[in-house]
Amino acid sequence: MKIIKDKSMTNVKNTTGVASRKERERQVKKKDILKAAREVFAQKGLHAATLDEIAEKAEFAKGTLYGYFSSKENLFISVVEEEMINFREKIKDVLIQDITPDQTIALLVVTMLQIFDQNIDLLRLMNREQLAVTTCADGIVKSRFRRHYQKMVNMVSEHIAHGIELNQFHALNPNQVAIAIFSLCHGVAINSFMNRKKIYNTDNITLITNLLLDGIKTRN
Amino acid sequence: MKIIKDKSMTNVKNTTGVASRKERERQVKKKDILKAAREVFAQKGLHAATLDEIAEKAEFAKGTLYGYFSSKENLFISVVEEEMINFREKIKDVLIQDITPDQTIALLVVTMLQIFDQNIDLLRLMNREQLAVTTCADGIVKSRFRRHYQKMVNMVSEHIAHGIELNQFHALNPNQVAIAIFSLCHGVAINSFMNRKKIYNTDNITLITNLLLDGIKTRN
Amino acid sequence: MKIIKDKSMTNVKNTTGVASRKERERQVKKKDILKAAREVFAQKGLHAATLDEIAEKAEFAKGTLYGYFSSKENLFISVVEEEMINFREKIKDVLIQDITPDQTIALLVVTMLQIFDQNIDLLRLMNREQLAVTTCADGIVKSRFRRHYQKMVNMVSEHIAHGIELNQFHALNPNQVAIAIFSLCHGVAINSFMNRKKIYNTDNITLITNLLLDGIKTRN
Amino acid sequence: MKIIKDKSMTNVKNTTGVASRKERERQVKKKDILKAAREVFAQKGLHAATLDEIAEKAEFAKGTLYGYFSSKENLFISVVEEEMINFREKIKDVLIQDITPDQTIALLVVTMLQIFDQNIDLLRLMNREQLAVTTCADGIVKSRFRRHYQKMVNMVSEHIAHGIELNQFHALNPNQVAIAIFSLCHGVAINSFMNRKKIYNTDNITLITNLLLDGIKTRN
DNA sequence: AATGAATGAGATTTCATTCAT
DNA sequence: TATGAATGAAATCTCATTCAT
Repeated sequence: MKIIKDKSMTNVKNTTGVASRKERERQVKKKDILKAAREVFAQKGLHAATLDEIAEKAEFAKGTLYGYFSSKENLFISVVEEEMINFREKIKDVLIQDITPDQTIALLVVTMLQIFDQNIDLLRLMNREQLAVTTCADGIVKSRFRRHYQKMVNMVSEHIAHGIELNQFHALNPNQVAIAIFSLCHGVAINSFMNRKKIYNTDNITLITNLLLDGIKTRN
Repeated sequence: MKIIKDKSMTNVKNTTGVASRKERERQVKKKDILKAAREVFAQKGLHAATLDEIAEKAEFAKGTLYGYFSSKENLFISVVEEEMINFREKIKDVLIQDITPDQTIALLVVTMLQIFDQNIDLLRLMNREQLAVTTCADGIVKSRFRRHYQKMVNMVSEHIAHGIELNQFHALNPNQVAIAIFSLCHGVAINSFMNRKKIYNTDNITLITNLLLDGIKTRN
Repeated sequence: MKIIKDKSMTNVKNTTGVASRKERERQVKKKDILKAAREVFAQKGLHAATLDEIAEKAEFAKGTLYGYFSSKENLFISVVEEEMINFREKIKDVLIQDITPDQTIALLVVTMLQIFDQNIDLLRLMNREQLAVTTCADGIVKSRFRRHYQKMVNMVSEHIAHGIELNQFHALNPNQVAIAIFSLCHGVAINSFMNRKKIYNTDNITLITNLLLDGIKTRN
Repeated sequence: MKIIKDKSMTNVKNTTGVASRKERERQVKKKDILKAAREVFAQKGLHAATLDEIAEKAEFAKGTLYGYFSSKENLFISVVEEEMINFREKIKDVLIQDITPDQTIALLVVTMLQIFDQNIDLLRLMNREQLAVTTCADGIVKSRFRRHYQKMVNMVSEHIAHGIELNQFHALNPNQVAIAIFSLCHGVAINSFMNRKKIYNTDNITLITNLLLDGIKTRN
């Protein structure tokens, strides 16, 4: 595997500590490529996507991509990892807020639907490639992705546990509950997308929140 | 696209209305190919799977597959459709039983986890290729798959609606609730699979059922 | 690395023990490809040769070559190894004859020049790729080629040693003398080839033989 | 083919006839590039070598090479020609000495083995690319290289002829004898190299010298 | 003069599909 | 019907060369 020197690690920064113009331009171009790649991978999946299409969308020659990413698979991994990190950051922003556990849940649902709404590629990538990554890539990559996912689940899981401690939530397995939250948001989002409806709408939010908090069964 | 004559529709049946030996043999072979294809598609996805591998697994020569399916894509579609029909049949079996609405929900959850446990390929196909089908294939195919899925959701949806009428369920959108049930089972199953744990286990069943019926919030 | 099943190892032979017609045809085609490859590799070398050119010369589609050889490098190795084996066989034929040591030397020289004359590709391959093979290919291949070469040298070396025992040859290092014989024939052949002269001619034979046996220095 | 102006031919020399500092620096850099190129070409051959590797080894950017050589092929030719000229110079130094013909032969052998020992790249280049040059390059280049080689052979050849006149050497074809000397030294050197032994050692020198002068056959 | 990012032609390799047997 | 060799289009990737800075 060819090694792409990460130019930002070398002395391209000038004495003021600010990245040089060249370096900034390089980063912009890298972002452009990642953006194009994300769109194509989201639509076609890892294997059906072609570098031709990505290159055309990024408005670069095919060979140029190899100056930024050492292989198609590497580009793919970069795309997915970037998405996961962004996703996690946004989830984290919710969790650090000082609100009650059930407010947290409600805010989580809102946020996730918002993210999927604004970044439909993420929704599609998560749906299509969740297993692709863990299947095709080498062991190191595999475990890296698992760790990303696990961390995200853990963050939510801790809040659930906290809610249980406060006796505000039932004593369910916190980890499983966290997974349930992700699954619900993801499933509902996919469904809206496939029916060409807006993902981020009051109905979706209300439904998931109510269902999660109170279940479907009435009590007398 | 080459048209494969479906021999069962032509005069291969003898006058007694029973399929001829040849025709029965043909159906057996077709099943074998579909089985091999399902395994490979589930593991590799539509594009990464090769006819070579499928043919080898089916113990036929590659060219032979074309006597049964007009193209790789067609074979893929057949696989997915067969899976969806089987899935729907099993869901239907649950729904025709004469039990209370919340018993129905509980049984649905049990059944889905059981299906995924026994047919891990289905889980993987649904996860990886849900959108692949709707993306790559032509419009007619696309809508056919949507109809399958919609029917399945509708079947469950009706039962939810019935429960609401009986005032046993909250007045949530029945269609959305149905989707939520599928999403929860699917999400939890995927998670167990990725952690190399058994999908069909008491913990999973209890959790999903409790969460669905009662939500996570305690009441005083 | 894809494995090419060697069909001659399977049960394609009929009951009479004779290779089936298909198998024979396959071998003929394989020979055709090897022949085309030899010519192109000899002229261009491993890297400058292209599969396009080889395929065209062999009158097959490019992809077809991969049904016979798993890669360009593998094809190259097959070519070189085949040549080395043929070369060794012919040398062996000389050495098993019951003649005096210096007659053996003379016959060796004649034979080598004849071989190079009839198979100019061999001459060129040995010249260009002697190191290429030992450099680029993996360890196993490397040592296999070394063994071929060493065996050839050893065979001649033994005869030199025998001549020394009989006091017909000076007590020089037999192994080195063998190498000297090869070098002389090869060098002279290369030179004739580059000057567009015939390799196998009386002058070349006489010169090498006389020089080898008697040296260049006169005695009084 | 782009023409690289050879600055030393233009008015960059100052009025004193001494090359300017700039010009001297330029020549130093050119040498550095040639050195790096020689190493890489020797190891990989013309086609497998990359400008990237050469540039890195020379510690210049890839594009900079084009300020000194108009193309990869041109750089290669410069490398080989430089080597041939150096080689010829050293051979010439031997031949101008006032010693007996057989002393000359002995010294030639010593010198050649020494050269190969000190410049393993030359040995490898001669072995791998002897024909490459005459094959790939245009006619003019081809004949230039032939002329180099022929001159070298001729120089030695004349001395052999002189030895024959003096009745110190057998009346063999002097030209062919010269070729034989080169071949023997080259062949033995290659063999030592491939066996990871030192090229310049007493055994090699003694063997070649003895064999060349006296042949392998004993006399009574 | 020096740089190295960008280019795009061209290389190897894969694989769905065809077709003669 | 079954076969699997042959095909060739299309994919990934490399790298000599150019060119704006």
